[in-house]
Parts: sequence; structure tokens; C-alpha cells
Amino acid sequence: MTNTAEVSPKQHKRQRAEPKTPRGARTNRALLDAAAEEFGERGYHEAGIARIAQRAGTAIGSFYNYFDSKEAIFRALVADMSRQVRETVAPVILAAPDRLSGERAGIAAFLRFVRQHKALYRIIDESAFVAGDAYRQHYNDIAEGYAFSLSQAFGRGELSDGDMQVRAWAIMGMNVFLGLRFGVWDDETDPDAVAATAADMLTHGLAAR
Amino acid sequence: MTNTAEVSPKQHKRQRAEPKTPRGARTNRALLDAAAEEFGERGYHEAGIARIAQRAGTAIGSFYNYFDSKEAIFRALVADMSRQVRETVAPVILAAPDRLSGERAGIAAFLRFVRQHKALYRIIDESAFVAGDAYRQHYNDIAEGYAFSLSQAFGRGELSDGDMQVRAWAIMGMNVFLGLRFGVWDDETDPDAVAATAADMLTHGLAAR
DNA sequence: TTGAAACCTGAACCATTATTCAACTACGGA
DNA sequence: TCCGTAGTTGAATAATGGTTCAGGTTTCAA
Repeated sequence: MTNTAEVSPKQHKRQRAEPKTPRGARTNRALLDAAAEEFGERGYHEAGIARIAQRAGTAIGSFYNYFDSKEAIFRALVADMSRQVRETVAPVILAAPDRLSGERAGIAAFLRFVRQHKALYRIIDESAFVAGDAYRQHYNDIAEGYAFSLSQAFGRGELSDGDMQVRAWAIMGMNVFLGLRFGVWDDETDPDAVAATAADMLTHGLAAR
Repeated sequence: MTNTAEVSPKQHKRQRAEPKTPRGARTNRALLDAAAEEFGERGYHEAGIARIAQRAGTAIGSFYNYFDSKEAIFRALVADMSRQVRETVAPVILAAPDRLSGERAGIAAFLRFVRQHKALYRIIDESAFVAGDAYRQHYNDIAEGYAFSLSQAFGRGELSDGDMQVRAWAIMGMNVFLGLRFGVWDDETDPDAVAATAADMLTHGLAAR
């Protein structure tokens, strides 16, 4: 007999095919949305495939028609949300007349985004422990964009000299923690006020002047 | 019987008694150390009680003599490590002649601490999803100390005016992300160089001068 | 020496849940 | 109308691992 087993050399599980019909596309979308809710509300380990399927109004079996595993759909979500954050904040920063006033608008935009997408925020954070490479990818992507835009601003004479890689990570951490404290944990404080304080600190530093 | 055990009123599960003998204290300590290793290496959900007991050189049953559950020992670890971080970094900052030069030393100390205690770093981060209140407690404690020391520096005329709460969270986020990128993910970069860049940014800001 | 409290033991219990599978239905082109 | 492909179904499977328990052993004060 011909040896037909082990056709694809580097895949533990076969790749799911993309949906071929509108019906399939709908189910695929419904599963992703349901997963976003479920993971967002209960966290990765408390979330259940059965519950996701139920939220999506489909059967457990259908889930495995579209995603190879619980981790697979989680990774898909992380990539999707990573894109959403970047596509929301980046244009706001770029639209500003200069880098430092853009930072102010960027932080405010990020805070508002976080308040509207707390589930997404939680999912990305938890990916550090469920899909570490996806987590690193997410922050490396953002830091890369930050460092590039900082270098450009330096070229225009807007910034002092300094290690842009370190600065990018510092700014990113600042934003993430302000987002956690004044976006996720706190709905009261005015985002613009927080952004103003942070941007001023970023522009002029803390030293008495 | 002079020193009666304190009975806390609001407990779902009865409180484990403190070890009464030297032998008990040793086992208790061994379990905590083993748990630090296990949780640090495998993360909360991959970690196993049986494995912790094995590392500690004791039986599963003994574990439940000292901790009510997996979550209970995890919480105990978070509190312990939270204390360790604060007790390591705070004195370094306070020893400096002024707040801003202290910040430089503090960041460098934190980076070195992270490189030596990667397990602890991971545990605290994961507590956000396993014991959310403990996580919030940890960062609120640090932010509180930061805000206080910033206010004092402002009183001495070292700092410009501004919302010290926001500033504290911004600085904290900066440090945490620099710790992640240049402490956990990277052992090469010189901590002092990173600290210098960050402290300069914090002191004078990014604007061209 | 002795008795009781503290401590130890680990197999068994049990609940949970990701994943599989074989049979079914819906759809659309020929 | 027919048929092949895509999509659906959910009970059964299988593996995992936290927790319990019914005794045994060690320690130490009296």
C-alpha cells in the first residue's frame, strides 16, 4: 500500500480551511465575537469552548471546524485586537502637527479606547501567559512604530538626542499603566486631564523650571 | 495557651493554623520556596500541587496542612514578593541626595533585581488574572509610596507642580516595561545605560533644548 | 514514660473540560 | 433532480489534577 500518512511535514494539526461560503463566514465571525466576550469576561482558563459555542449559537463540533483548539482562537483574537489598538491610536498621533502634541492626543485616545474595550485590554495582557510570543509580538510592533516616529521627530529637531528604543518602551509602559489605572480601573477621571499631565511630563520632565 | 490563635470572622474555609513546631515551620518554608519555583517556571495553571509537594520533599497531604488551596499559596507568594520588591528598591531611592537622581539609581536597582528574580516578576504579573485584588494591592502600594515621595520632593522645590498620582502611575509603568524589556527579555543591555536614558527623560523630558 | 497534639502520607475520589467522531442537514451547480 | 461539498451536531471520550480522608508517625511537655 502507498504510504499516505504524515503528508504535511511541519504541522502538528492540520490547518483549518477558510470558510468557503457566506454561511461559513458568518459562523466564523460569530465564534470570534463570542470568544472575545467569553475570554474578556472570564479569562482564558475559566472560559469554555462549550460556552463560546453557545454564545455563538452553534454546536461544539462547529467550533472545531474553524479553530484547531482553544489556544488557536485565543491567538487569533490577540492578533485581531493588537491590530485594532494600533489602527486606533497611530492615526491620532500622526495627525498632530508635531510629535509631542501628538503624544497628548495619543494618550487621550488610548484611554478612551481602553474604556470602550476593556475585554480586549484584558485579553492582550493575559496573552503574556497563554501565548507569550504573540504578546511579545504585540509590544514589539508598537515599540517599533514608536521608535521610528521618535527618530523622525528627532530629525525634525523636535526632540533631544537619546536612545529611542529605551524611550519607546518607557512611553509605552507609561501609557499601558495609565490605561490600566485610569481606563480599566477608573471611569471617572477625565482622560484629557490625565493625558495633559502625562504629555507635559514627557515633554518637559519633572524638574522644577 | 497564653497566645490564643486569632479567629478571623469572615472566612469561607477555615484558616490554616500557623506552624506550632520548628518542623512545621520548616515544611511551611519549603512549600513556599517550592511554590515560587514551580509557579515561576510553569505559570499558575501549569503548576501542580503534586509537583510543589515533590519539590518541597513532602507529601500532597502535607500541603493542605499549610494552605487551603492552590490559590491560597499563590496569594501568599504574591504578598511576599510584593514586599521584596518594595524593600529592595525603596531604600535605594531614599538614599539618594535628591528625588531625581534617586530615580536613576532606583531604575537601575529595579532592573538588576528583575534579572535576578525573573520568577518573582512573572508571578506578580500573573496575579492580575489569578488574584486580581492582590495585583491591585501591589501596584497601589507602590504608587502610593511614589506619589508621597514625589510630593515631598515638590515641597523641597525639586519638582514642578502636577498631578502626583498620575505621575506616580506613569513612572511605575515606565519602570515595569523597562524591566520587562531590558530585565526579563534581555540580559545584555547595561542597566545603568537604560536607567540613565530613562532618568534623563524623566528629569528634562524629550523636547529639544 | 506517656499521651495528646502536631505533623505526615499518598492512593482514591471526583469534577471539570478540551477534543473527537460518525451521522446528519443545507446548499448550489450541472 | 441529483450529487458532492460545506457545514452542523452533541453525546462520548479521555486526560487532567485539585482535594479529601483515614489512618500512620514524630515531637514534646508533663
